[in-house]
Amino acid sequence: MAARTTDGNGVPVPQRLLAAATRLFAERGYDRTSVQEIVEAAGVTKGALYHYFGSKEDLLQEVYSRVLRLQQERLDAFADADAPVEERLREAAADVVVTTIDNLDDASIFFRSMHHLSPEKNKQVRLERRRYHERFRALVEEGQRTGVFSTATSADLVVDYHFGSVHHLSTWYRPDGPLTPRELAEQLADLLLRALRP
Amino acid sequence: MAARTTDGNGVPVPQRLLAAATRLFAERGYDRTSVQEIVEAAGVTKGALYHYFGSKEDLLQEVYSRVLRLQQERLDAFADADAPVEERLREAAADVVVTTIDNLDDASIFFRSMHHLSPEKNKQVRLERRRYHERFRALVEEGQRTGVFSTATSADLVVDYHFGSVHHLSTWYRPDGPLTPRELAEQLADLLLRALRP
Amino acid sequence: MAARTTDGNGVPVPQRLLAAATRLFAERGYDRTSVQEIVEAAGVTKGALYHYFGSKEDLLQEVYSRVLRLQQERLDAFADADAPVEERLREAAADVVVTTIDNLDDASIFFRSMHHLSPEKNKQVRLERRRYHERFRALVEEGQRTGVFSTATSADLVVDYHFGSVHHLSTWYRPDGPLTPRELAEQLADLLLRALRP
Amino acid sequence: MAARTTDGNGVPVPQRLLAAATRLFAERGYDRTSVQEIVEAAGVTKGALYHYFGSKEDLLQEVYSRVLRLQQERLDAFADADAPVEERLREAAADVVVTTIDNLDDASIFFRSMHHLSPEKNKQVRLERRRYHERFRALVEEGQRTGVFSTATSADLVVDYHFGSVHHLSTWYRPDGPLTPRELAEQLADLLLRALRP
DNA sequence: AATGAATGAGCCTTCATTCAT
DNA sequence: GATGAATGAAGGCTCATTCAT
Repeated sequence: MAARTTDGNGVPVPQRLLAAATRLFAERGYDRTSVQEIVEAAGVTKGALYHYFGSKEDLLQEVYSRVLRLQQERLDAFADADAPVEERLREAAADVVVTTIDNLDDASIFFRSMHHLSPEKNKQVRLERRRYHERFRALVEEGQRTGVFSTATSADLVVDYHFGSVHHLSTWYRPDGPLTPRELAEQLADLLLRALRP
Repeated sequence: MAARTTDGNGVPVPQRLLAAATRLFAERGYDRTSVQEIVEAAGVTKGALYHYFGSKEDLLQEVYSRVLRLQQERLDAFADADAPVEERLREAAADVVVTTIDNLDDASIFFRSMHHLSPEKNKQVRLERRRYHERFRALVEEGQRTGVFSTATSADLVVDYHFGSVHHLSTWYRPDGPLTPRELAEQLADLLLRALRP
Repeated sequence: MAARTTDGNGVPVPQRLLAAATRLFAERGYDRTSVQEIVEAAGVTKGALYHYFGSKEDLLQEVYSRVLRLQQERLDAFADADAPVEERLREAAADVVVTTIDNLDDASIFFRSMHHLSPEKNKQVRLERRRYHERFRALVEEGQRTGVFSTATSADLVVDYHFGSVHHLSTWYRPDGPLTPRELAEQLADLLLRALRP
Repeated sequence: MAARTTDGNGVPVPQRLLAAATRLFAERGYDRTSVQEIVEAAGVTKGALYHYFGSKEDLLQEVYSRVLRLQQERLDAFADADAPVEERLREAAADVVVTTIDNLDDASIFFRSMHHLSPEKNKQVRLERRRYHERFRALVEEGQRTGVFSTATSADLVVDYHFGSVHHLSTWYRPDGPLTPRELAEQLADLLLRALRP
């Protein structure tokens, strides 16, 4: 609205800051990114940053909130769909891979910089993550209860196993690899489903 | 031997420094650990640290080298054993879980701080990791070739899937969980083997 | 203008820093002067120094640039004057002595600390010095061409001879000597002119 | 004598240290040369250095003493020769140029690092320099007294003028210049003598 | 809404010197 | 004669944050 909060291309200052911070945090890590670099990349001054964000840490938390919100929404949609549980799980398991690849910056920040948050903020983020984990686990349990999935391994462990791999994508995924993100996602979902065969 | 290189409990200075650094890096991250804190924890002065290590970064690399060496040795032993391939893979897959839990500090440093290494050192570490990955992959491929494992998923992907989970153990493993490290390891190895069933 | 950039006596912070650095560099040498000492002498904090100067070395270069600019301006004025060449050379040769004595600090920094500059900056300073040397040499050559000065010695050598002495003034000049700066300057200019007699 | 004080090429340890220090001090300055670098260049260890020299500063003073001794001896020889005073002065003035060029390292150390000496050592070095200056001045005065040289400029000033140039040789002398050291020396001596013409 | 000068604490590293062996 | 591990003080520099404007 206010003329001064956007630049030529019309993106509001807070978004510009968030985008710059995301890219830089992923590129060189939270501690190695200076506030000065962020404001320069966003084309504003320090005063502006501290006008919109209380601290550098707040910026990090915003990055987290954004990605968590996105993933939770998508998971809820897949889980609530009207389809057999094995299909719903497969779709959800594949989707988290695709969206992780689409937001690889956020993902790498997430798992490398979470310990930089203050205890209380850390706690809040963990809570949100927990909710996400629970929803996914519920799907596995549903399948186990209905006999579609093996009960050899606890649902908790299965979920941690799958997410561990997904979270590590930022380490080993290569855009120039032989598979498209969607193909890769389907293969990983397939691995999960095969492991769950009774 | 030399009196000055050890303290009361007889541990040489370099080892003391390495142990202190490992603990602190895992506890609060590489960038958040000051050289001052390390030397205080080790009970020496800064000069002593720089007498043995060229830089703070060298200390980090030493931590990596040590854990990589250990894991490579163990993997080689399991892979070269005289047993059916599915047993060898199961043992290897379980063992890496147990040793990762035994050295959870090293593991969390590994995947959170590797990007702090200079390009040159990073490259060397990646090379050593690659060698480890290859050895493991060779096991999977052997099983696929001999028809014991499914070929639905490429061996590369299977290995990344398993190690992604293992490397993330430091995020989700809880010593007070319901399973002992060995039990947990067997369950994860089982998940892998089940996914590989033809 | 801004209240914070000056102190009680109204001198802006950058100037205060430059003045303090000049005095200290001359007093104890570049390497023996700590940034801490400079900011204390200027009555500011380290952060302020690094707000205005990129490094301690930049401070040194500023000192050089300032004195070089001053001397070049004066030389140009004398050389362009409307008078016989022997008078113009005499005036220029004497003036550089007087201004060197007036800025003895800068002079001693100049010839003792120039090798502390990075190659890049060193090159730039040498370039500026070269320009100064050339202008002076042109005067000598003009006199040689018109038969006023002897051609027994190359103009280049004559200039180096004179400036060598001038640059060393900080080593042997004593304010309590028998001659005033102006008298000393005239005697040295006279030595030069006498050496140039045909 | 002792077997251990020399290495393969038979140069005693103290000399090796002195040679290494001279080269390094000239190359990068006194403060920027570490004791570690000196002992490495000399092929010995720190303990050895501190066995022969009390401190890093002692090493610097030794460099000074050596060059001063050499120049004083040569000046005395030229001044005491049996020849007209203008010839003796010309020879001495030229010789100091040649020996300065031959020992450019020592010369540049001398005038860039003298202020690094402690007050008492500094005083001693200045005293030796003073003796050298006096001997040279006596030659000029002798010529002035006997009417061979002009008395327009005091002998003191003439000597400072000449030595200023000579000491600055390390700044502007280039081995690949158009003149050999001897030719350059003769030209500079000529400049001095021409300036002294009655 | 935004600026940018200034702070002050902290960081990694260097180094001359000592001393038990 | 000579070693080299260890000290302890200092050095240059960075940076998140504040605040008068």
